[in-house]
Amino acid sequence: MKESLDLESIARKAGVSRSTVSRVINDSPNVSEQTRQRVLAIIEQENFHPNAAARALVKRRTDILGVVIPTSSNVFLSDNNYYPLILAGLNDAIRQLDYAMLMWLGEVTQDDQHLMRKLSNPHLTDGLIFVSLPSDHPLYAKLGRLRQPFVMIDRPFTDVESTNYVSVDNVRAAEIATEHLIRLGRRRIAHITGDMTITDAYDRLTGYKNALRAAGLPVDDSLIIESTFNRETGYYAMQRLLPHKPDALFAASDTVAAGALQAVLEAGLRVPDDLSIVGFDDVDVATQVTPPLTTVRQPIRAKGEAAARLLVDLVNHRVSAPQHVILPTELVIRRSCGATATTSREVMSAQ
Amino acid sequence: MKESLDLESIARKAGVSRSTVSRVINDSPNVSEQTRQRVLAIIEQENFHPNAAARALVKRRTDILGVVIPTSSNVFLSDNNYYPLILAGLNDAIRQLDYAMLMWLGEVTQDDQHLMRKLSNPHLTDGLIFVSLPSDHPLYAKLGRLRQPFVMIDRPFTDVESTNYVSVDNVRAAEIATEHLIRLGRRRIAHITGDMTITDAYDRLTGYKNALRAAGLPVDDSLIIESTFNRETGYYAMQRLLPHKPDALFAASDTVAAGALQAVLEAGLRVPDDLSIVGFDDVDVATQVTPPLTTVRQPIRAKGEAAARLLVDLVNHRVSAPQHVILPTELVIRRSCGATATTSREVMSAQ
DNA sequence: TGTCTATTTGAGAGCGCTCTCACTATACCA
DNA sequence: TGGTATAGTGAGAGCGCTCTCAAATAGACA
Repeated sequence: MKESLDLESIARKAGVSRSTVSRVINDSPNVSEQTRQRVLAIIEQENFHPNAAARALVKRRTDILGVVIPTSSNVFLSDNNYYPLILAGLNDAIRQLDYAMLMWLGEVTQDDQHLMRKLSNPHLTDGLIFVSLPSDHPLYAKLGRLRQPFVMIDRPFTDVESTNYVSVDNVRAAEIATEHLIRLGRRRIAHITGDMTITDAYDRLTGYKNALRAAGLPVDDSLIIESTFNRETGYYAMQRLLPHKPDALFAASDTVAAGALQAVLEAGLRVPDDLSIVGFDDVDVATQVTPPLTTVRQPIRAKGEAAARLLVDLVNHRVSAPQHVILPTELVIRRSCGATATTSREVMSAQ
Repeated sequence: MKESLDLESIARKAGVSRSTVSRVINDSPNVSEQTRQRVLAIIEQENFHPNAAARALVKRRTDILGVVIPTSSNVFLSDNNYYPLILAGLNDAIRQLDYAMLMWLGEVTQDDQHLMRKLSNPHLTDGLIFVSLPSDHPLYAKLGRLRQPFVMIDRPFTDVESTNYVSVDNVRAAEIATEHLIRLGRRRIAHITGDMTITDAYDRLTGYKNALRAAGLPVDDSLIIESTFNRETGYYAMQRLLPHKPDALFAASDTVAAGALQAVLEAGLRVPDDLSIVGFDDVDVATQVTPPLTTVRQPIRAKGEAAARLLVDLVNHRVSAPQHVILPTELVIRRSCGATATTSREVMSAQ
């Protein structure tokens, strides 16, 4: 099936040397147009493809970028299309930059020796992108020994300054979302967090607290419930929150907000009349629920693209580490918060 | 960053030959326990990783499988989590079999030379998996020249017999869904198709028509509308269908059904009283809408797993092509069809 | 103690490419 | 006409591994 066909055989057929064929393949300018055409014709005719391994061996680069999404496949699948959007962004940029994308999904356990080896093998990929690497992840410990450049999507927990990452200003965005609720007259604002091993969730909680304090409102622990980024936990979290009579909710993601909304509605309360809701992300579900969610829009796809671009720059030494890319967010007003949408949007640019 | 560290240097430090280090790395039994331990210690100490390219060059395999999802990223993202589920299945099996997954997402145009080259390069991946390759896709023409084994998820349009694929019996499943509606007394059953360049959509339409004919009902073209696998097109398709007074709908996917449901509700009709709905897939959205959807459940994740396993078997010559894997489906009765759920489930095994 | 077998080790070729260096052919100028 | 610059080409080494084959060593037995 994979019959042997190498530069040498193409060279023979074209009546040139291996070197010349190599030049043609690599678009070297030092080949006469005539020779180039002849060689190209033979290559096409023979359906020849240069051996990627041989090339990688001498060039010391594979033109492959590794993408690691260590999130449990449960979350990967359930948080609406947050991860698929990240993936689409990564994919688009990686393809455009003419790299290939090697992907690992799901949990990596300490004892997953094979995978760990592959991941840390500096000869398989030219660089790595980690999406939402949780603080308690075994890979965290290995990061230091990594022999290749890497970029994280979301702020890392440790070594923040020295690590390359792409994120949004979650703290400020959460402050703005919460301030919005406060401005609407809400005083008992609850918060359902995301997975607290992910900085996004951590920072949004911080922003929420900041805003309450700044407004002179108490931070009431009974109004804060930890969950993970999915609809179901959002639903149950809200059920537990309801007895404490919140008049608003800032949810760590739209999926969580959607689950919470359902719980509120089932309890016979009206949204936004009895309770305002603000989500985060602005993914599909935000507009598919009734009432549609006021939410903090973040450029999810662009996060993927930016991370891929940054990594390629790093691989090619076009920038020097560490780099921190902070993308802007925007508060999108819809019906779930109860704001009179005279100005339908409140724009915020973080950084 | 990638300092040169090869077998030779490890060998020197351990006082053995390159061959012996190679044996240790490849778990060859012909190494004394003592030597193995010594070499392993040095490898760990030096943080050594064998060069994948060099290994691939001589072994003529990369242990990488390519996954191609040529669907526009629009559909990839919008059809609920169908594609992410396929991806999760592929990922799990590929990881378990100790391969790595190279992924290409999104449309591939004819002139995307770079990508076409990479895809057909038999030295980069050991095999390829195509997910829902549309009939009009430029890759279709290249399939014959491919120098590596490949598996398709979903029945191919052409060369069905000679192609390796994993699918469900969409025709039979659609027949059962439609028969169910007929049995409930529905007579004007509409159908909203999926993307007709994908066999799934094509076969479901066939099954729908088969069932009508078998029951002696007319196949009314005004009750059939073509759409793509997403919520929005489902919504608009249903709006166009409504004037023709259907009393039931069989939708090509749950996402489509969800969009259609919204249109029905907005038109002031009741589901299932005025109109029964049956979807396909049984993804999250099926239970998130009100009323929850009666639908044909297909083992999406298992399709990915089966495809990966089959490909690995093919790569290792453990089975001979062509192989056709048909997975079972199941009609799941929920509230959208109006069936009295005495038996809450009607089980069907295709093949 | 020597012979035979089994186990463990090493030497060396070669996988298919790139890249440097040297060489040839052509063009240009004085 | 000779000298020099330049475009185009080829030879050959070497990237880091695996794998075959032969050699060395150890173990078993008479």
